[in-house]
Amino acid sequence: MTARSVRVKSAAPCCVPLNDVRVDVAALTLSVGFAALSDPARLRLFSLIASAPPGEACACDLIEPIGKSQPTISHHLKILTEAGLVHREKRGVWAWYRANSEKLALLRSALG
Amino acid sequence: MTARSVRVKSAAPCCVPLNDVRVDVAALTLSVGFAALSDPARLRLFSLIASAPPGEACACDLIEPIGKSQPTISHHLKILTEAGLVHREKRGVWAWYRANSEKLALLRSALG
DNA sequence: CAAACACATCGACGTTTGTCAATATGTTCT
DNA sequence: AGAACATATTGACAAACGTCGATGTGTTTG
Repeated sequence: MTARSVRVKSAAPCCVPLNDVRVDVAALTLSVGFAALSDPARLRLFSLIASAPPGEACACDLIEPIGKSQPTISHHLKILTEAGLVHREKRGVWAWYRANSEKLALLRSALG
Repeated sequence: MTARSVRVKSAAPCCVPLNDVRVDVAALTLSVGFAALSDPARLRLFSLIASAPPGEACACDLIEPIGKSQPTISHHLKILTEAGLVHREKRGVWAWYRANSEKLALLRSALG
């Protein structure tokens, strides 16, 4: 006998079933966002970008503070970008990254 | 020549060096929290626990809505617990889980 | 055009992760 | 004590991940 069946006598479903397809989709979307922040290097990359004085940061300035190889940084920036946490803009030879505050707010609202 | 050296002429370090040990520790701590939420099943587990009517949820009621095996659910609950997102209390045969709002607030504040 | 440069992609690697069946641990009830 | 039960742990395995060296792509400079 489960604890739920102890607390609630009726076994009838209440309102909307929770393991809905939409619930799975929502969970998957959010999980991708959190996964993007689940690596220390990416977290620091995002922090550097979000707190960069002009509101954006050049990829070339993110390699040295993280202390990993250029392909690795590029890989992490791609994950942040595909998760929607960051926006990429190529200007000349340089790639400029800017934090996406809408996505950030979405994740924050999921935490409370 | 990097974009930073274009914008900022001086190469002198400003204030506190960013790749400090403390920064690494902080990033690591936060990343563990986000990693705990980076799996759809764990995200739904946490949602079920946080929104459970009496403020806590029995593990026995979390298996069926997620649709994974009992060892898998137990494994995910352990990860959530070790990340500090959830508190576990064994009462009799049952394990009761409760959301840790302090940890939640900490992660939320890191997002903005 | 050729060299230098910033960045992305590829291929390979060791490590970590999510999952389950089987089993162990500890509790409640008869 | 023994059966039934909820949960945790173990062991195994495939898939995903983080990392780097080598290489490709596109831009600027001489």
